[in-house]
Amino acid sequence: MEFKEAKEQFLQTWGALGSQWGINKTMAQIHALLMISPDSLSMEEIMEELQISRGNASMNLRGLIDWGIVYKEYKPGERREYFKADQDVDSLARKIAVERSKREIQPTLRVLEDVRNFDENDSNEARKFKQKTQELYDFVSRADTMLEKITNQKENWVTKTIMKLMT
Amino acid sequence: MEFKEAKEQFLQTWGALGSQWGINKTMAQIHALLMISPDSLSMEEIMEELQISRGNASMNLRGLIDWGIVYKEYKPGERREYFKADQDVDSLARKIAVERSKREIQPTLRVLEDVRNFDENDSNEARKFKQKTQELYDFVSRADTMLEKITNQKENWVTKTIMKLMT
DNA sequence: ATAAACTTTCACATATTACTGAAACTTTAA
DNA sequence: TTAAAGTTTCAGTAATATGTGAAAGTTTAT
Repeated sequence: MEFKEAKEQFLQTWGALGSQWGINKTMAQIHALLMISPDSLSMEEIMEELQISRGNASMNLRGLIDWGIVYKEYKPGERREYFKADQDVDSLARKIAVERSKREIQPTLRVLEDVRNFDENDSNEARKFKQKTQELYDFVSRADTMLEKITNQKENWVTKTIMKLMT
Repeated sequence: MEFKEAKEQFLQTWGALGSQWGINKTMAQIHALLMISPDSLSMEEIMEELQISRGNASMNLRGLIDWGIVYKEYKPGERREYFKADQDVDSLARKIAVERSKREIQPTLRVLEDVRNFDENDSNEARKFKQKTQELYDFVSRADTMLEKITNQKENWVTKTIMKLMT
């Protein structure tokens, strides 16, 4: 396999993976591209490499910056902005975990809490509903706590956690 | 809030959550519906409750059965098939984790492995690429191992894992 | 073997989501 | 303060993913 081809496949695969996880394809691809680039890239270069429009590049770069996993970089003497991905895979994963908790787990917990306070109604159906939503609430909050514990380890969190689990 | 309304909101939220995690909305909703139903439901009942077509119901039920989180149930004297969700939240989460590893993590690892064997080419770019894909490979396989360790605990895995992490 | 009762499939329709490109906006240097 | 260089926004379009419904397929009881 040629280098160019390998790179192409990597970008493709990473994009597809993103889709499966609710991250849009282009955003995942831009991130992948920045991750494997030795130097930071300008928006022009990103557009060129991935064959995407300015608007698309701009939106998705902003998204990545919001996630805290891509930074702007200003080169001295240059007006243009350059973009650079967080280089540390552990820190990347940690940031994603924290953000997803904030954006998805917390709101879900809020709904689960809400939904249990319906006007009492002693049907079988209502009782089962109350029970299951309670169980889900408990599970999700325990999972969230676990994620927090894992990610609070400053670095190499996956490895460290495996170590702890080895006991 | 009325019970009916609470139920409605729960089904909606669970569906939306599914989308964010790459599970289609209807599939997530059917699962949610079955989870909170005291009795197993026929396809007719599911169609009625969620206002979906026969084809859609059939496809998504099959999907859920493939994931191993919904079962068919045959009632004596009845020809119709009934569907029932796995009632244990821990086991549900465990099955999902195992399936996602099989369906997504393993294939990703294979690609990452492949992609590193490009014809040698000693550019800066190629070296960086090799390094990053290696790092990703290591990370993903460590994460997968962790998931495996967590899920191999037969039950209450989230709680047990938190306990271990408490040290 | 047949037909009633039910389930699955699949070509087409719909809905959702992502992308484009041009106009509007912002920043910087002179 | 202007204009060059760049970035963002957004209405319209394209691509993708989901859903429909009728026809084909299955199963079961007789």
